[in-house]
Amino acid sequence: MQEINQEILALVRKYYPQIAERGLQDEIAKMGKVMQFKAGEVIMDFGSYVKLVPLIIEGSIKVSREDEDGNELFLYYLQPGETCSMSFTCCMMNKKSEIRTIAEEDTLIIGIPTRFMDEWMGRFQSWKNFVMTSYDNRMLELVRTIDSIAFKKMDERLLQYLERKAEANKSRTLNATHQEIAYDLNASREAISRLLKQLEKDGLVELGRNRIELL
Amino acid sequence: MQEINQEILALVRKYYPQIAERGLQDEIAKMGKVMQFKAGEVIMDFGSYVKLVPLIIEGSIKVSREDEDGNELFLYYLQPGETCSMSFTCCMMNKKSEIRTIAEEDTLIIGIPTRFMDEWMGRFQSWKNFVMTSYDNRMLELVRTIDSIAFKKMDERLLQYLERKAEANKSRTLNATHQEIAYDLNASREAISRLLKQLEKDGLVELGRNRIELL
DNA sequence: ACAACACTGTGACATGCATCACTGCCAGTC
DNA sequence: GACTGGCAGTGATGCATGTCACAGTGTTGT
Repeated sequence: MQEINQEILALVRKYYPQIAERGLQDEIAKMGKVMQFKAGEVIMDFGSYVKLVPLIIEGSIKVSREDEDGNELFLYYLQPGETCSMSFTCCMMNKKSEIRTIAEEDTLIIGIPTRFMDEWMGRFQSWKNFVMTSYDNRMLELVRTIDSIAFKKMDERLLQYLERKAEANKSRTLNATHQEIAYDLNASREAISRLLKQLEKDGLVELGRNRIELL
Repeated sequence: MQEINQEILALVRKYYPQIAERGLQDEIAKMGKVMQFKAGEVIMDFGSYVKLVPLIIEGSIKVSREDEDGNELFLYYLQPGETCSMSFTCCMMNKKSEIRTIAEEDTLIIGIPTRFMDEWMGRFQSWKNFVMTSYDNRMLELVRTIDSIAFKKMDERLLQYLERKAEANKSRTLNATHQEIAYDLNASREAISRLLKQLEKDGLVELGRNRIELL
């Protein structure tokens, strides 16, 4: 019988009020593993096998997609209180990951080994709801991502991207190069540079080397 | 106590081998409603409330997205043996639909009233798996849709679209105007016309009025 | 202090697609 | 058989963005 990890128990109670069942909390505290990632660290790469489901505690995680030719596209951020729906069935069906996840900031997660996913779904109502809600939220995010790629022009996409990044980093001063942003939006660096310049002219941002300040 | 509808029972057994639990089949046969839609009929529109989850039996359903300005974008087709993941939580949380579904062909579905969704998840292992698998498949489809919008040019997207449509209609002769295709791909009619012409020159399709033949 | 490098700015040009304007063509209706 | 409306083809033009080339400027390491 495994021990209940008091640290995890406290974290789950604090950050996951939606999974409040006592027995479930205990299970998580027994079986979960606390894991830390430094900002920029690749947590899970495209094509790798997923062995655990992450509950995000602190920090944030950037999720992106890459195609065969190495083109990249930012999808969304995962924040504390959320989990990666992509892992669920990837795990359960032992499939390769379709996405890449990178720690946006220094990030703390609780990793739940795959095998409990399914078991808990049957035993704990709140876990089932949590999983279903996560799926739904991610689907919505994906649809919104589609909206912006399909219907919006680069300037709007850029602004939206900056806002989301600011939210994920809890700071309106962003540290990023134009090239990095260009990769995330699958655009060219020059286009991003020019658009940022325009945003600066319009008084929406302030630019510095490696720094973008949202006003 | 409701009657077991033998017609539904037979349909479920035939088209949904993955939900083979006897008790579940009986439940579906008791609670499900057979519904028919003519090709082109709008099954559920953007913004409407979802009251049941559809199990597709025959035909196929086109799922698309629309933004505030009326721009449209085709997402994917639902085929026999599949269901609409978007409905799940839409139902369960009583949210408005984010998508529009239209019968691509004459289509037969079994509608499951919302309230059973959740109950069956707890009672029937195979229903739970079915729901989870559906979510996962839809997420994958969405990601693939994102891939093609983000990384591909219109000619590739068009070809892919035609192939998918042919599959959904089980026919390599498609009946569609250039304008309709243009709406689905969020492109202009002229662009589609020119690209189709090019595909014809390349010997990939044959064009007629209201007709596209895939070679 | 200097070299080397990473980041940013900018002009010239190419390309894909949208938009506009118009023509021609086919099909059904009177 | 002529009119009408929906569909398809096509040229001209414009705009957003990609691509290439290069210059300028800040940063870092020795």
